[in-house]
Amino acid sequence: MKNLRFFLLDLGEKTTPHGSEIWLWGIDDHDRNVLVVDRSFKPYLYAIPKEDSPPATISAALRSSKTGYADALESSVEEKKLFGQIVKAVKITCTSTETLEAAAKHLSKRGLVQQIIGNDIRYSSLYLYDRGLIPCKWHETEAETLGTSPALTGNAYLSHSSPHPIAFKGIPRLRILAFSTVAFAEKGSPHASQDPVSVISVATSDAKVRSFSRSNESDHDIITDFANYLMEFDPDIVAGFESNRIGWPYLIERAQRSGATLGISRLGLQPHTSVYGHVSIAGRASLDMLDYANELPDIKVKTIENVAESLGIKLNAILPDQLDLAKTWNSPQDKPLLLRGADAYARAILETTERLLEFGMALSSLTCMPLDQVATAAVGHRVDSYLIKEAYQQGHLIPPRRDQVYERYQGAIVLAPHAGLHENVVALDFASMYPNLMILYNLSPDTLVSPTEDCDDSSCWTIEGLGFRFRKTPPGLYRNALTSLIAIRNEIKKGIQTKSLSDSERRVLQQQERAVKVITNACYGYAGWTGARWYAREVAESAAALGRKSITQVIDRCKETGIPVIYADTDSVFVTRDEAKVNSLLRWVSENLRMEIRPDKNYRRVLFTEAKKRYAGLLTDGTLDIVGMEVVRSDWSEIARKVQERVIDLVLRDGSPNNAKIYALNAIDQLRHGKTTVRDLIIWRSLTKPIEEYRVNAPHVQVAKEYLKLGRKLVPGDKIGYVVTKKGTKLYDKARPYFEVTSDEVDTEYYVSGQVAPAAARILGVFGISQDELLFGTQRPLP
DNA sequence: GCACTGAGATTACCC
DNA sequence: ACGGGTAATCTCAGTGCG
Repeated sequence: MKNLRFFLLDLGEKTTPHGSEIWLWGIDDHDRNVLVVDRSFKPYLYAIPKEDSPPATISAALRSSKTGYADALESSVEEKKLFGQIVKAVKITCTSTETLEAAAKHLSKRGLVQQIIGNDIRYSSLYLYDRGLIPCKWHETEAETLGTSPALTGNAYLSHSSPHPIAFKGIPRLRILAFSTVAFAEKGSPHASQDPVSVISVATSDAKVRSFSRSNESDHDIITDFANYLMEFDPDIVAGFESNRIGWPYLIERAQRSGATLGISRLGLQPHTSVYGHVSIAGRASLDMLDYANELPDIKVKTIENVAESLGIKLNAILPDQLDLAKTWNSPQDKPLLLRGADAYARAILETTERLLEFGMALSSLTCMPLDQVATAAVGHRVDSYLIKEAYQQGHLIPPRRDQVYERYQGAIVLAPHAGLHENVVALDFASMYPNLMILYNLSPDTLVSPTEDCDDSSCWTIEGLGFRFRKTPPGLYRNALTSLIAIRNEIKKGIQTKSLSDSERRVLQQQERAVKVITNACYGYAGWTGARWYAREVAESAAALGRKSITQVIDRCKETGIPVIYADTDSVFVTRDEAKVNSLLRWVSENLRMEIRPDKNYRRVLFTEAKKRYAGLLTDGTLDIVGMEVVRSDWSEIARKVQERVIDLVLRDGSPNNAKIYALNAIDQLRHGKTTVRDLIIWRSLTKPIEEYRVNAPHVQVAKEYLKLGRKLVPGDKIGYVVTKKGTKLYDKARPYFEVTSDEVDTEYYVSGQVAPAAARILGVFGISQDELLFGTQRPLP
């Protein structure tokens, strides 16, 4: 018997002769990996009896039944909250998930229950919520050594009661393994059914890089070597790029076809696809860095090269294009490039993992989702999990997901901007507008008063214009959840202020703050999402209506006090900077709106066109702030974006368009003379659905069909890169895959009149300089 | 047959 | 597979003209 401390990394469930039990994987305080088995927690669900059947009949029905669930351990009646109602629920606990499932079926079939609650939550998740364990945090428990079995790596313990979290900070030393694979076909994309894996490169946190390269037609040996190498290194974290969708499924199928074994989990099992489409490896956290890249919206085309570049990670080699891999492999001279490329990718994935892990762990702890799941899970599911955890603590039942009817509702206000160049402007922002409104008006599905119910103004908020009413007390689920999120964030902020922090401690806190912010800001959208367990359109609609009212009041107050309003969107107002007037406005807001509005960005100059949601400013710190313009849009060519950025820069710094116009004319001239690389002309667009579902023949769709003809695999979400050539009339005829276009085929005139000129004219138009003037202008560029 | 027009499709952005 | 609001481009069918 010993007191065991461990950092919770992964967990699973297993049915053994002891019934269902929880397996916790972690790192102890001596950096050893441990398995802690908890047999003290059994799966359960709640049955809500029909009004005419007393709870006792449910217990009786279970006891009298002959099959399967005779082992129902207990059933007890509890009072629980469900959408603001108090319901009597029968808690049914079984020794195993299988018998619980059978018991649920039995009850449904007998027609004794109104609703069964909790059978759409996995046993292992239920365990975390119920017992209060926190992934990626330290725990403590009394445990005894469990006999090691050959299938287990590491030290196994049996805990005598459920472990509990302790206030022990820090992240243990984790063993990380990153891998990158190369597979190719003679033509097009490789298919696991026929094309072997040729290279597997592995980079580990002990700074070693190792590659395995196929020496014959079979990949049996390299998969085996990879698996052995992995088992020997025994990583806590295994990272890849696109590994959920491609890397692992491919390796798994290849292993199966070549007869190799890929039993790389800490139970000696193969990786498998699990919830949210993530690939799980028992006992290890399997992470896909593509999921993390999706948290970085500035990266438009999600490749490992781009992710590495944006994080400042140097790649000392890159792999050839997919379609050129076979050629490279078959050339003795070029073949080493594949190894070097794969090595470089594995290294980059390792470094990416090291950089982004803290955020993942922060998100994991906050939402109570295991590290490997949280990265892959969509925002809605993360909020879902966070709310489940909160709801548990407040005695709510967890409503099952249901099919909800989608109803559109009115959202935020966006003002038409005053077009032109403005000096000394400050953007004022409401601090967490929607979360605060949800807290202030107690907006929640469980506080929503039904239309038939009586409720006077002293006990209810009535939302102007909508008529929805919300009880002022008790606090609803959203108010509690958001209040606690805001409290956590303030606590973290305080921590960050601490002078004595080390860099790494500060970084951890910053990532925690980021995680809290993500979840806080997602709650409003979650409330209006039909997939949410706590979906309530009335809640989201009310928050939006209150938001409109708040921003309108600020705008009106500005007008009354003589502050020019240049633009406003949702929760921000752009006004001319007048220290005294603005300060008095801020005071007025905090005194009258029960909310805070804060100066956010300060502009020396800011330019608005007629369009909403698009502007460009020069901040007082000298940097450019470009919003919504072509510069920040991935579906415009690099050349158009570069020229527009320079035009913006010149206009804002000069305060006049003269130099910018000369520059633009010059840039167009250069382009017309072919002084541009094809690289700068690629236009990237996403495929959002399968090709055959497109109803109009857009350029990127046509090009995608060419990709397919070349044998490339495409799935929704893939980015199609194309360049417009001279051949053809319609744009979709002229567009060709970017990798097949040579510079002499480029339709330069399209890029002039369809890309660069419009992008430049968008800015210069504010000063009366038209696109035609740029296209046919008589003014010659400077010598 | 051709230029023009407006509706619809499509995507990526803002907050 | 978190919400609504928005700009912009291109296709495509319909229309008027000659």
